[in-house]
Amino acid sequence: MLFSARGYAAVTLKDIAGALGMRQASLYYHVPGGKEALFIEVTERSFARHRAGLTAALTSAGPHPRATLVAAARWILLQHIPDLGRMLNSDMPALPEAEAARLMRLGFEALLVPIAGVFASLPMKPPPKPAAATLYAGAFISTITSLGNLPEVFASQPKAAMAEHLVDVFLSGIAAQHPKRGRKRARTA
Amino acid sequence: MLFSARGYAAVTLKDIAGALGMRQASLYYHVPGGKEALFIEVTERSFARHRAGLTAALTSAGPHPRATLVAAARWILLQHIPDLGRMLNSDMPALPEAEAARLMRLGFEALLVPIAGVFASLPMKPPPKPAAATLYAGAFISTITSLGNLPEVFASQPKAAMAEHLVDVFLSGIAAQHPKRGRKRARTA
DNA sequence: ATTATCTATAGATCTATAGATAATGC
DNA sequence: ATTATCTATAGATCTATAGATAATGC
Repeated sequence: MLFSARGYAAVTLKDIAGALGMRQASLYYHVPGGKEALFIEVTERSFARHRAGLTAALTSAGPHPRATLVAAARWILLQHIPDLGRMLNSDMPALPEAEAARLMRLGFEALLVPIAGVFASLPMKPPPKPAAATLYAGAFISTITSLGNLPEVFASQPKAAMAEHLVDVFLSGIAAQHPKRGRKRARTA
Repeated sequence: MLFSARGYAAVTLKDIAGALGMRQASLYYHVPGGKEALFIEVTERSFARHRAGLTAALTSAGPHPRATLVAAARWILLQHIPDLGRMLNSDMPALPEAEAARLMRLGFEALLVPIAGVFASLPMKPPPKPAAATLYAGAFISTITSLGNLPEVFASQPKAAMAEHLVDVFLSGIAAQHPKRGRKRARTA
């Protein structure tokens, strides 16, 4: 969507109406609440779609963590995932505080929670704690999302291959941090 | 800066003037070119500062890759690093194409190139190729930057500790992908 | 009669320009 | 005389409202 790609302030109602093949004023028939209500409505729906799509991608990938994360990465590359940090700093200040908090929570639950679940159930003893799993999920999402933003020009390989490589880096890196399963910590200093 | 935090369109000249303690029109004395010239000027300078600051942080950390990356991560957490992907999609379309390309190249050279250099000279045989090193650098920067955007509320530990943990994940994960040095690839599927 | 659009426009806000004002440096 | 601000305002753009118009469904 235009909002998630360029941000709340940078998109005008005329842009949106143009993309839908109508005039700016006609939007008010569908969303009487105006730009703010439109943004909230559209963001809510897109998070709901993202939550459904992501969990579907995760479960359809089978039980192996690597396959699950590769599926998640592929799915992220195909979507226009909003950058939650960007939204928080750049879009949310324009909204009433309660709405902003609600939207950010929806985004958190749609994207971070499902992927944190994957990391939290990695087959290692002990499995990563919730805080660590959330950290990994945030790192994973921001990494793959930024890979998706990369113009194709810079990509030396297909993005899907790069994403897969990064999944391997994450998985073996995480395994190495969890003593029971990793061989040795990569302490160089 | 306001621009890098909220984006070109979301910041008005009144905002900027207010932050500087002057009136909107007074900005035109310092930057006759107006908002666009101001954005370009400010972005150039901030990239130049970032390049200097980042390379200083990298070299002052000593020769060990881990210490170097930890220093880079600490430095990133203290700065307001602009998200290059966001800038590309959200701010650049408002600028003349040539200026946009030039600015993005400056950003690339200020942030990605120095960190890619660190990854490219990791002590493994063969060392990561330039394409892989750039991929790692992008992943590293976006990860640490998004950690910096995280509100303190969500942080279960100090961000510097989380960043350090992520550095270890990256380093051991990358080592594991390079056969001569890593023990075994984490192929699960 | 309802639905989905349109044109026209008011009011707010934003960028940019013109010209006035006050302080400093010769 | 130059420097750095200010007030005032023109012109452009954006959001939102009012009322007209055309198509469809009873």
